[in-house]
Amino acid sequence: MKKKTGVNSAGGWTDTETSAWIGLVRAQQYLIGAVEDALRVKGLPPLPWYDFLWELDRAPGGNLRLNEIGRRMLLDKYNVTRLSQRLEKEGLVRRVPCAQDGRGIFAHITPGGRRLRKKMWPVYERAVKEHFLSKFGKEDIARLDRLMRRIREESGP
Amino acid sequence: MKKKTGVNSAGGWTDTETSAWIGLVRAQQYLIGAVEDALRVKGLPPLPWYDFLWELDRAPGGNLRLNEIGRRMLLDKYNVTRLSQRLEKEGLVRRVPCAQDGRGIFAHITPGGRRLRKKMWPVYERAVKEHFLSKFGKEDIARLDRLMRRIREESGP
DNA sequence: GACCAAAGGTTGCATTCGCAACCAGGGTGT
DNA sequence: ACACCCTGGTTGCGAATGCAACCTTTGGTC
Repeated sequence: MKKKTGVNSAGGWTDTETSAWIGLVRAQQYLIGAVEDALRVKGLPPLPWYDFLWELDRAPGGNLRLNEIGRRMLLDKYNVTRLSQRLEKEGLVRRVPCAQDGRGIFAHITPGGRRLRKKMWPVYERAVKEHFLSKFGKEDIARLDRLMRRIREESGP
Repeated sequence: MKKKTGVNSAGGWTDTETSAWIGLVRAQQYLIGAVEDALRVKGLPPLPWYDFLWELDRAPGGNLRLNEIGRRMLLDKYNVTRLSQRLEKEGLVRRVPCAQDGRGIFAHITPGGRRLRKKMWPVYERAVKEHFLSKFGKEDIARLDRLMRRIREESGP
């Protein structure tokens, strides 16, 4: 008897579609959790701090507009405001008004900010290697990269 | 000149590895955001509510132990406690102590809970179809499913 | 140059989350 | 029976998040 991929109890989707969707969501949830755990165990700040500092650290001049950071990190603007305020309070970042655009604010990474990022990196790297990269070969990583890329592409004409 | 995949500024990873990792994280962030937006626009409860109800709705008897739900949804136990309490307050779920194990609590879906899940489903489905499934063919979905599956497999010996 | 819509940021308030401490029930060994 | 540790679940409190309302600046448009 031929095994047929049926419509499952979720309604309207094939088993594989459901499984892929759930799998994607859970996988990422699991991975983020693993990384956050690793950071917390080492007494380091949470992931968004790292992300924020990383964007600045690699940006030319070590600074970016808040809205640009929000765009890259997929954060709402109020979240960017507050995250940047927290980081500033810790001396990892300076917030300076933008001369060209009276509305804009630049976030500027400080030496301390760069130091912290460097300190967090090995922990972050180790966690991602262990839970993610180590499970795949070069081929798979490339394939996965292509697949993920497609998700955020425009769909319409 | 041969194009070589170099080590990027993040240190120690190839560009593809970095890109795949970031891509995975952002993709899922984007997708969850899209689904939550769709639900909110329709005035429906957030995603975890759906997830919780879905697990119960498809479980035989419409009930599960709290710890089992936590295992499936990848939630910490205090989160399960509170989510179940919120749902109970809305009459979507009943929490009943377990007779066999004096520590255990069952979450029992109510008719209202089943109704709400059914009402949320089309919105949820539409969002996932539009932002995720529609970007891929059968082949890709199957591939993605296999890849995601591997992430949560045991790594050690 | 006056009006208006949109963009960039901020903030108050309510909800949710994260952590650690806690309590009660079960299982095991003596 | 007792001591012990583990599991399942709850809770207080501080931190982060989501939402909506708000302010200022900018960039048209007439």
